[in-house]
Amino acid sequence: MRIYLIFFDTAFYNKNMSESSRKILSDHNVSITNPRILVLEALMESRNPQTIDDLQKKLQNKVAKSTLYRVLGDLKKINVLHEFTSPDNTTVVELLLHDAEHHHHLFCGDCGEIIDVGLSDEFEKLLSEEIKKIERKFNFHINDHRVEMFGTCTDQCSNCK
Amino acid sequence: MRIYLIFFDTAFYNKNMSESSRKILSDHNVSITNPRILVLEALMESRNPQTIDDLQKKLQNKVAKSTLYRVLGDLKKINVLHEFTSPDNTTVVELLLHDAEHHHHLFCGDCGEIIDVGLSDEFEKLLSEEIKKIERKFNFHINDHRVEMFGTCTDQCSNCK
DNA sequence: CAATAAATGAGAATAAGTCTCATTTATTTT
DNA sequence: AAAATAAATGAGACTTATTCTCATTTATTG
Repeated sequence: MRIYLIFFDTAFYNKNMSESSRKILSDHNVSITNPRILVLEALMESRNPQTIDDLQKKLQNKVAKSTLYRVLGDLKKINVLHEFTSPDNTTVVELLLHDAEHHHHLFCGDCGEIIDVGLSDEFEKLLSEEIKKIERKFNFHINDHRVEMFGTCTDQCSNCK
Repeated sequence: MRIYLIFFDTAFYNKNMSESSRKILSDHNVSITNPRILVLEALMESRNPQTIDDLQKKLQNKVAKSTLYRVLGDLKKINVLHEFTSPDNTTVVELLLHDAEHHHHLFCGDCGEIIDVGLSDEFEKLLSEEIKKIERKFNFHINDHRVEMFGTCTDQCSNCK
């Protein structure tokens, strides 16, 4: 029998997240403040979309409610945050980092989990063409689109407890 | 010069709408009440999605606010109403009648208009296949999907004033 | 048509999100 | 580096959409 000791250096990770948070802010000419760093860190903690409530729990009164909403507004303004509404009408938020690929969402009606989903390039290309048709037909300028999928995860789904 | 007299028989249309409202309710074993008929009629008045506010204006205090919400809930329960949220976070509602085809939505960021959009059968077929892949990959059972398109209508758009 | 069950109206209660303003923190200037 | 200026924050009041409560009215059933 072998015993492994694994050193999980939280400080290192925290420092990393703090660093990238600062970078995001300075890259967008937004002043670097503690609440903004804390909110960004909380957002980085999970890579799938989170509810405001999730964030508040993670922040544990370290950031006032009004500040949380203000900071989320700031992040939306500099286009690093995407806000949308889940089918049960909850506001949900996710970080859009430079390397974040275009993606869509899969909603579980049972556990409420929201999962980021990429569709094939081939399909996205077809969708773009379809959208061009719609632009012509309705005399619209379309700058964004979203495919939402609704269902239930099976027992095996890693997202359900 | 010719003068045409067009008789627009509102009563006829109203009766028709009232009739179909009653039919919707009886078809779903839901008791036929005045508020329910009035709400269904208001919903039928426009074929694009409407906000709760739109409905309240049309109903002009003929239905109490609490009743309006309750009736909308009832209609959702029997699957004749679809509720969703527009990008500016307003709840929007639309009737799904037997003959309503599967469709998607186009949102104008300028005037707030929401337009029903059908995509080609060919495209929908491809989307279904793409969704099957996602089901396998994430071990999900997907029962619905939605494509949302965001943009702005140009000056010529009939939906902008 | 009476009895029973269900739906409604009015307004109180809740909850998400916004606003205000005195205080704190960041940035700029010297 | 300290002072001056500008911006951000916290606490809680406020707003608004939605839900809830309960006494009254309306539908449905026998």
